[in-house]
Amino acid sequence: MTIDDFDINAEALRQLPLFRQLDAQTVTTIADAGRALNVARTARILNRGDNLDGFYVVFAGSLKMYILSCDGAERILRILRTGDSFGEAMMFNGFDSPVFVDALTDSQVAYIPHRLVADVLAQNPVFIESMFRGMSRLLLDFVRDIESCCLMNAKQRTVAYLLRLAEHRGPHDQQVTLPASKWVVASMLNLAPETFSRELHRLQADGLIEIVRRTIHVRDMTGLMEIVDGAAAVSVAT
Amino acid sequence: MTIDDFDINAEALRQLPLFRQLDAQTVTTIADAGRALNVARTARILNRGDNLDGFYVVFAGSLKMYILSCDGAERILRILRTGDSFGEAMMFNGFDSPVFVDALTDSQVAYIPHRLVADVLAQNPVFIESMFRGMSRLLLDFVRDIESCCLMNAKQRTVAYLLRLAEHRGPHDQQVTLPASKWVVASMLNLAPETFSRELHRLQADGLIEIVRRTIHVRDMTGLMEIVDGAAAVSVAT
DNA sequence: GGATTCACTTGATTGTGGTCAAGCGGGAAA
DNA sequence: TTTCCCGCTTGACCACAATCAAGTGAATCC
Repeated sequence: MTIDDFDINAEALRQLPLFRQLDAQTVTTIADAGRALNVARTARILNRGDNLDGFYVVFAGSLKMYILSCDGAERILRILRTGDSFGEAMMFNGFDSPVFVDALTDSQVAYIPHRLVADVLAQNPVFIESMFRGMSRLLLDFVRDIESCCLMNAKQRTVAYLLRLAEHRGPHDQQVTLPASKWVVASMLNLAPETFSRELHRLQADGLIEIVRRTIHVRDMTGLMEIVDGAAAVSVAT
Repeated sequence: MTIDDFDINAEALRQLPLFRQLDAQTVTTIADAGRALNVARTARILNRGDNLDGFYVVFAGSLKMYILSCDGAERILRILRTGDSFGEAMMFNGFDSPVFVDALTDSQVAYIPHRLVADVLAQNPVFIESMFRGMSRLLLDFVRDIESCCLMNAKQRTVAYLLRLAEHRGPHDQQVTLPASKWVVASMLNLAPETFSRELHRLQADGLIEIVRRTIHVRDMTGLMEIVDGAAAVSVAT
């Protein structure tokens, strides 16, 4: 659980989507002013209630962003991977973090202070747009999350999740792999692990999928789509 | 349900928080390029699936932002009032709207196109920060929303909502007024109207509150706080 | 190779909150 | 005043998913 910090590698930083459009000079300035951190598996990077005056970018590894109930129940909001960032909202608005962030695997993150961001923003319209796009994406994900946990039942949430994983792959790639343990995935779907397991096996019994450890083979794509089809209305007569 | 559109009043625009820091010249430019709309009660302003190339600002009235399940169940995400804006995320990221927006009362909104925003952003760092603050706030609200509907039960959600209303008022103002019908509030809390009614009356039976139509008199503030206290953990030992 | 552990599965039971249905009461209009 | 209507309340019942608990199976470690 030791955490050591060191200089940011400007070249590595420039590989990340958020910084790709910036010129080398600007990226070097950022790299010099920020700090990179090695975080060990299970270490906490951000606490609920923390106040950030900057934001984090993930260089390597995977992290979980989550909230906790008083009795320790954990609800994972998102899994963060290389190139993802977090903390922008708190940085811009000054409020305390509503979420926790822990490392799921040994990871590397960079911390970039607010003043630096403000300077770069003022001079790089393209960076402004990148930043807005990132936050917009997050907003969309949260709305979908609310949609899924308020409007769908356990079966629909499970299927919707499988389809979302599948859409990142080609339309004919008939297998998807869960990005984390079933326990973690269940938490993202706001399901008890037992319920998630049950739903998957029910889908298997119906011949829609085949489960091989963390890999799910899709046997009947249209069958799956019918289950979530129209779970959220696109438009209605008024 | 007639919708007519007319020029934006630059002075009125400048009264809104988002535009307050801009110089008169810039605001006039925006007002000239954008369009204002009168929308009648129950009229829809934004459909799920719509693609926006700009965003809306509310001048007057109140609107509901919501999602719908296939069987018509409605989940209200937020109530929008004068000064609030919506559609920024879709504008920046280009994706289709995940939400509906309808007028709850006769209202006026202004539509401001993307290209204009991009120009103003590039030249006004202070506007960038305003815009980021607005989206950050929205993000925080959605996280709280997820927290409330995933980590809290019906009673806790009800109490948390009452306390949130109460915190806008002075600490000794012992009464709050629901901002909309109980049906609408229940939808925001992700509760069936019947459940919301039951929870309120249970709190009244316990002597914590007193219900007079849409006004709730708080009789035991600390009692209420105990109910939600620690519903979401702030920090835990690792 | 056997023990241990962890991730997952499966079964039985329960409880919260949703649904259906009927009743109530205040405000508005005739 | 009487009537209607709408927003809300209250009751009875039910279903979905959580919980508790036991069991399985595959990796890992000695």
